[in-house]
Amino acid sequence: MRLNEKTKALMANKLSAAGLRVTQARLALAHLLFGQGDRHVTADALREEALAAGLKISQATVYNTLNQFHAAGLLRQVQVDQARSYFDTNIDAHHHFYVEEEARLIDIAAQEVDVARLPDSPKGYDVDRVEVIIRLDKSPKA
Amino acid sequence: MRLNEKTKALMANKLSAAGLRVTQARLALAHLLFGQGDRHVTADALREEALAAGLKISQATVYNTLNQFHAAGLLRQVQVDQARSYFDTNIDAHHHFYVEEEARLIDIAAQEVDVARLPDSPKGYDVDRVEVIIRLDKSPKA
DNA sequence: AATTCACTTTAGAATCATTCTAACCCAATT
DNA sequence: AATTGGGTTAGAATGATTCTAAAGTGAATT
Repeated sequence: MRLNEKTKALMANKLSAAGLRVTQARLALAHLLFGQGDRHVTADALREEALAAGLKISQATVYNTLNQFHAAGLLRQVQVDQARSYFDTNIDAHHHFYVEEEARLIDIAAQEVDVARLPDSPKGYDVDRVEVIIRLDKSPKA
Repeated sequence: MRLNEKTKALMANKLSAAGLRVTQARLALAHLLFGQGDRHVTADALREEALAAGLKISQATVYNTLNQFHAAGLLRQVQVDQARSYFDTNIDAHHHFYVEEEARLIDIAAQEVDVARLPDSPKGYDVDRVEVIIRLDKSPKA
């Protein structure tokens, strides 16, 4: 994969802004993650994609990088399945459909859901984030 | 641990009603799970508790039993942490606070949350369940 | 351009929750 | 009390993720 210069500069910017050193691996993964629209990836899927694109990158680096991007606020981690973690390139407040049968996440824009009333948090705790997950099943064939 | 006869009969009933054969292991775990109020347990925590109560029960059986109870609709599985699954003895519609720092789940009664508007499901899919998870942080010390 | 130093990347081992296997056990039925 | 089919078990296997410690690389400095 050849990163075009414009995208590369954008990604380098993004990394620096997040306080991460600009390295080959991070640039390449950032390109895969952020070069297209919003995405939901698992570590393994990203690894496959990187290899398919001709990158030489280890599994450990994929994990490290995803964790660093997450810690830096560039990614959000979504926990809907006991088996694996998803990383979401959309870090704005929003929600998800999840189709378990297909291990597939679908974004729901924040304004599509109206959570009108929330309980008070227990004393001594503050709300970090409100997540709405709508679990879907395939409709039975008519 | 000695199960009193009344509780034992209740649990045996519950198991039969769910279509599960009444066995020693299931009775004992059902007693731990359902003999007190609503609970959130991990497989490992339940194992510890069983051993502490003097039960001789294998890890495999704890996992099998939790999965069977879940499949039978006696338990709900809650996925909020990448590391482990929680099983919730409260199977009515309700929501959760989650304190990641303490790996602790707290129930929120369904009527405490008002989800006023939901998006349409994608074509071909039906809503199975709507989960609201409120992630909490400890308040900073004043 | 070479040096340095701290941060990165890596292969492979280690960890940890969970599931599987195949043998043994027990609850229900005859 | 024998049969049978599920239940339970120890231990191995699996699979995602993390760790280790060694080798590489980016940024700053000479």
